Amino acid sequence: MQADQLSLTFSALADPTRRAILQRLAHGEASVSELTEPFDISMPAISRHLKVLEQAGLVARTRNAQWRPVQLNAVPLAEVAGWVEHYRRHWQSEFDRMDAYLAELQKGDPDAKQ
Amino acid sequence: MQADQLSLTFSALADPTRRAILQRLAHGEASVSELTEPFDISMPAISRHLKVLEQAGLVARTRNAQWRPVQLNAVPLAEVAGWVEHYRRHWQSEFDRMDAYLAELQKGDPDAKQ
DNA sequence: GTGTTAAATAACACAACCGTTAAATACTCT
DNA sequence: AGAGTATTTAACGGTTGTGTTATTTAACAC
Repeated sequence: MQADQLSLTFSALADPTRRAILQRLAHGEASVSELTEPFDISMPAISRHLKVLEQAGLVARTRNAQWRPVQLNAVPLAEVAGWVEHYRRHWQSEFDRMDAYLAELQKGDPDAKQ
Repeated sequence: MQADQLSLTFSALADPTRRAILQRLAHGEASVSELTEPFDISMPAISRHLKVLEQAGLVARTRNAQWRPVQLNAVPLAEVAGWVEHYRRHWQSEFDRMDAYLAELQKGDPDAKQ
C-alpha cells in the first residue's frame, strides 16, 4: 500500500464502475442505495468501491441519519489533468501526422488513379 | 480482461514505474536495457511493465537486430485528457471556495484578535 | 424495547498483479 | 556451427482486488 496520490487516483479511476459512480455524483450527492441501483452488483461491492474512491480522496462521505450521502471531490483530478498535460504535444503531433496523411490521400484521389 | 480502453489506460498509468518509463520515453525511444537501468527491479519485470503499456497502446515496439526499441505513443492519453476535462469545473469551484476562505482569513487577521 | 431501513464489515473464493530466478528465443559476429 | 548479447517466457509465490452471502452496526419510528 502507501502508494503516492497519483497512483491512488489512477488506480481508482481504472474501474468502469467507479468512473460511473463519479459521473453520477457530478450531478449531485447520492446515497449508497441510489448509487447501487443502476448496477448489477451488490451493495457491499459498491460500498467497497466507495471506500477505494474515498481513500483516493475522490469522494467524501457525510452522515445524515441512517444515510451516508456521498459527494464528489474532484480535486485529485486536477493532478491527473496536470500530469497528462505534459504529453499533449506528443499526441498532438501524432494527430498532425495523421491529418497530413489523410490530406495526402485526399489530394491524391481527385487526380485519380495514376 | 477485455477491459475498455479507458480502463486499460488508467490501469497502466496506476503504477509509478510505468509512469516513469513513459516519462523517459518522452525524451526519445529506448531499449529495454536502458529502461531497466534506472530501476531496482529485474529486466523481466520491466519487460512485463512494457507489455502492459503496449496492450494499453501507450508504447510501440519495433525491432532492430537483437534490440527492440520502445517508443512512446501518447494517443490514448488524449482520451484521458478528455475524460478528466469534464470535471474541471468541479475542482475549479473547490479551489475558488478555498481561495475565498483564505481571503477571509487574510481580511480577518489585520483587524486582529477580536 | 422491537421492528425497519441504510450501510458497513466479516468471511470466503477466485482471479489478477508484481516481483523473483531459470530457461528459452532471437539476432549478431566470427 | 558456436559464443555472446538482448529480450521474452515459464514457473513459482505473495499480495491485492473484486465479487458473493451472512452478519453486524447505526439510526429512525413506534
